[in-house]
Amino acid sequence: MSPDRLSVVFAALADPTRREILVQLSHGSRSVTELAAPHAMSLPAISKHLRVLERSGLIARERAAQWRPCRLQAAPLKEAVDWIGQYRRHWEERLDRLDDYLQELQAKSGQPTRRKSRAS
Amino acid sequence: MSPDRLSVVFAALADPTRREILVQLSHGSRSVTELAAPHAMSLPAISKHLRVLERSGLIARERAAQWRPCRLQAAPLKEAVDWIGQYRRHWEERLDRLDDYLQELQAKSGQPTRRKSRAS
DNA sequence: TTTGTAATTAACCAAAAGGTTAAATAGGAA
DNA sequence: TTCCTATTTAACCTTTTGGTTAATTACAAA
Repeated sequence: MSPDRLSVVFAALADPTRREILVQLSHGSRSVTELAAPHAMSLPAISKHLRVLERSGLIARERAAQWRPCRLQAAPLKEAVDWIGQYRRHWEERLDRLDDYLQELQAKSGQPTRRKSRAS
Repeated sequence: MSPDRLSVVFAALADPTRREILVQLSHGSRSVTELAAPHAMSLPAISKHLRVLERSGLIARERAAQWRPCRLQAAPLKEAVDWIGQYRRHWEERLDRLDDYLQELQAKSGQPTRRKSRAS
């Protein structure tokens, strides 16, 4: 069921090897062999990781002779960061305290815990 | 092989149902049944999603009578956003242009495409 | 043309993910 | 106690993921 772009991007980021590859690419274009070097796994395994990254839009590949250099495409990272951004206020501003207090009140006020409008 | 925290958080975010649940929780604490209501899937399925979210540290659960209200825990989102943040300059500042140009130069200059220091 | 290097594809495998239904557990209410 | 509601656990199934080795393709250079 064609997963949405955001899911594909987060899934691509959910693997340490792939995140490491992105770090490598943040310093410039690299060939597949160069990317594979630091990782303790076979070339085909890296090739699969690159395909995942490519499908997610996080990298692009050119063709130069027998090499297929990869380069970073950061645009999808902005989408990801924007999505997470909706929660910024939840970890900033130290309203965590207040929040906890309100949750506590709701939790003890009988019914499950409903929407704000019913909280009082 | 105990996956790192960041992988676990990104994996938790890589599912639209779970992201939707986080949106629901951003408006306040909710019971499992309340969270399940908008989703076209069984309660056990939602229960599994909640376990994934809990293990990732993105939600916490209390106990109130027979309900297990969930609430958002945004701290791991900050870690995620901080990691992605290293790439901010790659999508901002319109140095994409310059970047592409440099990549092009490297790609055509014979050898694969090595580190910056060898590019000239 | 032959040889060597870069990278992908094919075939396979085990484990994890995401869903189902049916059964079990926990606690409030009658 | 008995019954009802909330939620989880168990057992199962299918698809996806992440890895392997062996074979294949693509190209440059000798």
